[in-house]
Amino acid sequence: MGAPKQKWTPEEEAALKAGVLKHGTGKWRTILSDPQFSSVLKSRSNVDLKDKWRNISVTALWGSRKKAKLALRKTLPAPPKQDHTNNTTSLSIVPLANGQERTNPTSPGGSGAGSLQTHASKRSITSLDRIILEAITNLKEPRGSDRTSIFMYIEENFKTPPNMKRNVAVRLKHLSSNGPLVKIKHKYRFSTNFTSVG
Amino acid sequence: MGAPKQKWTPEEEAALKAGVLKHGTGKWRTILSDPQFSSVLKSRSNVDLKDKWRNISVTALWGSRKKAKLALRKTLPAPPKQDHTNNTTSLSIVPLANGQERTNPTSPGGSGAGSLQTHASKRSITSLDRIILEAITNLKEPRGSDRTSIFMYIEENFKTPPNMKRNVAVRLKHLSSNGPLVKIKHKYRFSTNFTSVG
DNA sequence: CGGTAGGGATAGGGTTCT
DNA sequence: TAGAACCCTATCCCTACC
Repeated sequence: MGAPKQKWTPEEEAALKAGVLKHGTGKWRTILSDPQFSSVLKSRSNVDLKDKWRNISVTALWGSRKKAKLALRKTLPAPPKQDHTNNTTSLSIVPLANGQERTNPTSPGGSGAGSLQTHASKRSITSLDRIILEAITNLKEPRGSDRTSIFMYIEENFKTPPNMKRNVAVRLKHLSSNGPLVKIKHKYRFSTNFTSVG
Repeated sequence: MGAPKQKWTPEEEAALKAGVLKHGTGKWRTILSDPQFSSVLKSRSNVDLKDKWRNISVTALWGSRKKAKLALRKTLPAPPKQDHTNNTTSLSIVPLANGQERTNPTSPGGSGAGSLQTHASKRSITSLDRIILEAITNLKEPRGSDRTSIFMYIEENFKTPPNMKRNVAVRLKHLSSNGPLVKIKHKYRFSTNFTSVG
């Protein structure tokens, strides 16, 4: 039993990401020796960096899937008024019907690529905003989520038009200046993150 | 669709306790592989062992500190926020190195895993020390544990001789003056607590 | 030996069932 | 509501291979 468990702080994680950007993956000892990161990561070993990077990669790839589970679970809690603490904006929302996002093979009627009626073309702006908020909520990143994560979440969970990223970027700007989102800038972060406020 | 909840039998629980005595906590796979216990625990996974041990410990903790905990919660409605960075207790250290803590393989002949023949009369001092450290570790009390909690933990988890308390008290004194334990005096506490240090 | 990649085990937080 | 059993996965450990 070494240390009970040393959770990675957002600072450390940011430093690791920045380190990988600078030196590349697999250069754990190099990152650790870089004075730019050594102070933040002083309590980590090269192996720790490797493990953490693996974990980050895995969760990034996976991205959504857990959303499906969350959605399923949200449908059960009956007590409607349950609004504990400061759940900022929309409490969980189910974007796609549970069953539907499954590959939904055997789509009767055959090919019709159009069978996926969930085209964003049908969504209004406010709907996009809602999706953004949902993404941030479900991504559950303690420090908020950056654009890329938000994009990926939406891509994985919705049928998106080619200009989705641009639209999302626009809405993010709007939501963080007039709306319920907040930008988070961090010393070692290369990108701005967004989180929701109450 | 999960398993129909397999309740732990007294035999399994006894085997688990004996396994922890022999190999220490956190050695779940080792315990499971030990032919002395594997037959009894063959339907359990290492994770099951870990979970069961946790339940046992929690029960012991509640048995000993229930009132204090409740009192604390009433007084401090706000739960402690995350305290990463320098977790005081987290750096807890391996009191006895994994490798050497291995008790002498001369496990008392009792073959049946179900028998807890672990009467302290046969235990060496170091073994008692290990149990004390284990108690403190598993009690997980953020400010260390006092004598009474330690006594109760041991009583609930091990077969003990009548003079256990005295022996434990003696060992606590020793461990905190020459060993890996530290006494903690708290402003509003009546008794001295003990915790382990690196 | 020092370092990295992978596989596997453990620790803790959550969830489900009773 | 609580307790026991079980699940999820971040973190940590071990080993093979340079």
